[in-house]
Amino acid sequence: MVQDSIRVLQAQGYKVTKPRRQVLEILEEAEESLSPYDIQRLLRQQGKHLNHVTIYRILDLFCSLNLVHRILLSGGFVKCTLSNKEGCHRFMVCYHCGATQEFVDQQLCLQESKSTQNLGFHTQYHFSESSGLCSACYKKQLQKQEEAQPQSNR
Amino acid sequence: MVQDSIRVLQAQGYKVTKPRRQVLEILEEAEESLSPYDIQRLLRQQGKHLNHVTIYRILDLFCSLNLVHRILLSGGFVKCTLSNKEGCHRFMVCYHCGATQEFVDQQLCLQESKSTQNLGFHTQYHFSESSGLCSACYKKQLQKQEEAQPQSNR
DNA sequence: CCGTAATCGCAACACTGTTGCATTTAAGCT
DNA sequence: AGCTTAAATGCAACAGTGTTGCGATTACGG
Repeated sequence: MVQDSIRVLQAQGYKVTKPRRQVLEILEEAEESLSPYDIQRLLRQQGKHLNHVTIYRILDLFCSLNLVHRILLSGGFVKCTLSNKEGCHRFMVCYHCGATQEFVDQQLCLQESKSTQNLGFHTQYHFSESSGLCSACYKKQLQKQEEAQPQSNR
Repeated sequence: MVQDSIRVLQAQGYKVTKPRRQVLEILEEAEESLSPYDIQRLLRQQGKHLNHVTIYRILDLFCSLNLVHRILLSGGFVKCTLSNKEGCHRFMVCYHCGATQEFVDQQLCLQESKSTQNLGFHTQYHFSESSGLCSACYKKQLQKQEEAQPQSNR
């Protein structure tokens, strides 16, 4: 919820401004990650104009507060959906529709830390993203394949 | 070895050109990931001039052949050190000196696939980078801390 | 050594991200 | 509600990153 993020801003002594609300709302609605310029475009379509510098600065702030994460595979940003759950926040990204889903897995974190430790590394943070098909796009693809080769026996 | 990469190029029907050799050599020597412009700068210091477009195209080709990987945390490129080992190639990146180390961990891959599958996702590949301190930088940091508070009892 | 397809260089451009400074605004205080 | 002011935004200008088209060059097989 946007409201939760606003409370975090207030609690940390940051002002709740119109641009910040607008960016939060846009990210809240989005299914896929959005670049700063995507956000600007979407807002413009609603008649709201923000300077791209402002959007960059807002995203920097939100990331530093963990209200938003950057997806490395796409370079875009998504609203965090897990509040402050333990462990690093991981992402699945559908390479067909772009949809993202966030999750944590403490087991994975532990195992990952162990792996890197064995190699003499003192890990601070894991970045983990999986690229694949979301269930919806997977089904669509199966259907298309069947249509392409009906009753095929190969 | 550069020679191995050259054999891959030949085997796939790509020409072995001077620019391609030069980029391979630069990446072979580097400890950290290099951006296309880093590569251009380093080559220029050796009196070798490559157009940045050429470097981009060479890196694209090398990535498609898995001779080189892109590090998303830094946006730079590194030469693959594992040839064609099974499983996704993971990276540790030292946030102090920038050194990278590549590794694979089939256990991790399996567990990761299971995790995402449970969430309805059909994963194609994992992308995984860990940020932390390499053993050398970790030791350096410990020393610094001791110098800063000698015989401290806190 | 020659012919040619692959590769490279160049120019121009599009996108992404940053800095400094003047202007505006949120929010606390009467 | 109006006043104050530190925080935030807008603007302009710029730096870095990545792409496209096309003519010139080059690796490599014959």
